[in-house]
Amino acid sequence: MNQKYKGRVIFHVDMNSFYASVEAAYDPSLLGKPVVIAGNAEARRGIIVTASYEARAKGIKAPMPLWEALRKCPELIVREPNFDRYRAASKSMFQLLYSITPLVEPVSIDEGYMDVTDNDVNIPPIQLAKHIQERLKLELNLPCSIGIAPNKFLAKMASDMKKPMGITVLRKREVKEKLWPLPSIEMHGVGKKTADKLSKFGIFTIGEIALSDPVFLHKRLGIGGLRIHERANGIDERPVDPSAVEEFKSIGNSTTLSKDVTDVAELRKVIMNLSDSVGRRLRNKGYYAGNIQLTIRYHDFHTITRSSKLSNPIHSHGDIFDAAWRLWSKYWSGEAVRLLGVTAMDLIEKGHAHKQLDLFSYEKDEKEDKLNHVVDELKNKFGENVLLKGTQLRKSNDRSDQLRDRKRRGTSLEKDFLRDGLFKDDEDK
DNA sequence: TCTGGGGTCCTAGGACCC
DNA sequence: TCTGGGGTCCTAGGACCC
Repeated sequence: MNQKYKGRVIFHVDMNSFYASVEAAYDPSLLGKPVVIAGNAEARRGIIVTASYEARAKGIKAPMPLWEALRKCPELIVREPNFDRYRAASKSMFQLLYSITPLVEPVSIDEGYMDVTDNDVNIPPIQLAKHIQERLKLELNLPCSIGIAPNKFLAKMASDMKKPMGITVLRKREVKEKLWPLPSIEMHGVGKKTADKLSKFGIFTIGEIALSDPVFLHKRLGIGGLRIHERANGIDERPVDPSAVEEFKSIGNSTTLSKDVTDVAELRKVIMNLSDSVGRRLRNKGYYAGNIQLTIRYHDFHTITRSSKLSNPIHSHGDIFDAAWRLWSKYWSGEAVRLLGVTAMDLIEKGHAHKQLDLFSYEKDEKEDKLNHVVDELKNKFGENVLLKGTQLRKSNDRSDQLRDRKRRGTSLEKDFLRDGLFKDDEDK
């Protein structure tokens, strides 16, 4: 039979409790124990980011608050997230997938799609999936589940059906039997809000979505209503797009403060730090921002976002801070703040942006570029969170944590240069 | 004694223009 | 003298995902 009549063969590779598994790969003593990865542990404001299967057995799952998890399981092992480690593991994992086919689309740090319709290896899909799963386990010590289906949506749903270390085939003709009985909230793309709305319409299962009138769903849920109707019927034409991973639409950083804060000087420093790190990430990726957004979450969790278009694209920490600070000065209500965020939007690639800069900005930019370059090198070398005098995020009240951080980052002449050099301009303003 | 941090996509209203 | 209709841009918020 001709290949094209057989349709596509799509894999969804989903790493099992990825962060916890990476930690266990580094520290085998964690294997078989209830482990969670949770941030902001010392302030008790953390949530569970990832729970090992042993922890899940005790009723612990993301995104449960840490205190609640500890109440359920006092012997729980809590680890702070180590993102550099997870990024490295993720890179190895995707390299392994790329060795099978270039048609890999990473979706997040721990999952991706593969189009293996025309794989060179020329072995049956289930054998190929087993091969990938075994190699990930043997070479990287990381468990995964793989879904095999004729499109991305079904592959995604399939990988969820058997965890950990599952391989599940979901054929189109099996949709009715395997997918339709599931509650609508189980469907990728349907969250709590939509599930609640659907239940008010008398729709409770994926099958009932599939059999609903698409015009009705469109009217009530917008374009998303049409989409879930198609998907529930097993239809999804989206290609596996390997280039999607490189295109950023926004780059932002935010931080929840260890306590609610009203002190403007302190909040200003936080905004400065966020601007600094957003700027550095922007420059590392070769982008300029045409729009800066400030996020303020107040003590009562009420959250506002304020943004403004810029006349010239920017990427220096100083310009980003200026834009964010203008928004802050204009819109802060005066209430205690829980979280602050700075996001660069309307991203423009480097070569493109310069055409849009006028001469003055261009010269100013070149000067800042030189300093920024030095700073970037140092930060790349010493890590994202190099301490800047008086500007570090107060994420930790624990003295031993601070000492440990200092030890890890090292004290150095370079750092002194950083302190003196980086924020000189800002202090003048 | 609550709710992280990184994103994407969609919608809706107002301004503005023709 | 009482009010069209369409299109685009900008902004804010919300839903969802991992």
